[in-house]
Amino acid sequence: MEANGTTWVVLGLLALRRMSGYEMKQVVDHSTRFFWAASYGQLYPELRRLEGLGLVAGESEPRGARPRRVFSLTEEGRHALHTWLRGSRVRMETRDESLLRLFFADALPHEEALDLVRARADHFRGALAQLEGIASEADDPPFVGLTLRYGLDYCRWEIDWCTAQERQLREDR
Amino acid sequence: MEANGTTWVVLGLLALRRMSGYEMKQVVDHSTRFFWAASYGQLYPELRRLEGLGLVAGESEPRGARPRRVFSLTEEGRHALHTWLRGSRVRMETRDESLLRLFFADALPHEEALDLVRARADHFRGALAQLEGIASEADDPPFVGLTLRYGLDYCRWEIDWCTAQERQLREDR
DNA sequence: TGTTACATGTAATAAGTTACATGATTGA
DNA sequence: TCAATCATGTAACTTATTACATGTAACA
Repeated sequence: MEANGTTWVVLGLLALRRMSGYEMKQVVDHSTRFFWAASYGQLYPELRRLEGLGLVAGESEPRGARPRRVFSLTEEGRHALHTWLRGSRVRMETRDESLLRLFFADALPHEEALDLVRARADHFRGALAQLEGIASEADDPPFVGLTLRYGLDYCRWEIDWCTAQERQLREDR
Repeated sequence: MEANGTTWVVLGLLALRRMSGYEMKQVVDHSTRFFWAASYGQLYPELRRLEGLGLVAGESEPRGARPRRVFSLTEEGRHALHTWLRGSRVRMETRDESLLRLFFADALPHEEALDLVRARADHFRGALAQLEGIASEADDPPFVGLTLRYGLDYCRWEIDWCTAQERQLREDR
C-alpha cells in the first residue's frame, strides 16, 4: 500500500475515535501540528483515497441540512496502522529559520547577533504559553500525554539553552 | 525581491567565503542540513537566479579540463543577506515521524510502545555520534560554533528525556 | 442582521527530493 | 583499470500550503 505522513495521521486519529475531516483538522491543529501538520488539501483527498482502499469507512451523518461525513477505521485500516506503528525508522526533518540565521549571524554586529538568540527564546516563551493553554487534560491517553509533556519540556529546554548561551556569548566578548 | 530558504543558504555561505555550487552542497551536508537541508535541485537553479538578480557573481575557474564556476557575494547580495539576518520572525516546521508514532502509541501493547521511546533515544545517540564526528574545529566563527553546540546539546537532551520518560512510563504501569 | 463556527472540497502554486545524464580527475 | 570524488545540471515526482468557492447553523 502506498502511504505518506497524512495516511498515518488519518488512521491514527480514527483509532482514537470516529470523526469527520473537519474535526481531524481541528484535532491536528491542537496536537500533532507541532511535529506533524496537515491541511484540508491533504486531509480530504487522503480520506477519499483510504476509503477507496477500504482502510476507512465513511458514513453520511448530516447535522440538519448541513452535510457531514464521519469516518471510522476498518479492520484493515487498524492493521495497517499497527504495522506502521511498529516500524522503528526515525525520520525527522526540520526547517528552522531561526537556527539558520544564527548559523550565519557572524556576518552581523555582535549585539544584533545576540538579539537573534533573545528572539529565539521569546519565540519559545510564546510557544510554551500556547501549549500550557492546550493544557494536560488528565484524561488524555498516556502517550498523548507524553507528547504534550514533550512539547512543554522541549520549550523549557530551548528557553534555558538560549538564555545560557546568550549569557555565555556576552561574557566571552 | 523574491526569496525562499535556499536564497539565504546561498547568500549566507557566500558570506563565509566564495565557493562553487558543488562545494555548497558539501558544506550544507556537514552543517545546516540538521535544521535546513538543500539539494542540488535547489542550489543550482537558485545560483542562476541570484546571478541574474546581481546578488551573486559567478566566475569560471576550471580545474584542468573540468569546468567549474565559483560564486561570490556582491554588495547587493550582502545587503540582502543583512536585511534578512535582522528579521526576527521565527519560522519553524518539523516533520517528526517518531513523535507522530508516539502520539498514536496508545494503540499498541505497552511494551511495544516503550520500544518506540527506546528507538528514539537510539536515534539521537546515533545523531550525537555523527555530530561529534563533525567536531568543533576550534576555528569555527562563534555563531557557527553556537549552532554546532546546539546540535550536541539538543541530542543529549533528547537522550536524557527519552530515558527519563521510559523509566517513568515503566514505573507508572 | 451580521459574525463566527461548521463542513466539504479543489485549483494553483510553492517547495523539495530523487534519480539520472554527462564527463573529468585522483588515487589505489 | 576501476572506483571514488569532483562538478554541473535537469526532469519527474512528491509533498504541502494557500486561497478560494460553496453553503448551513448558532448566537449575539
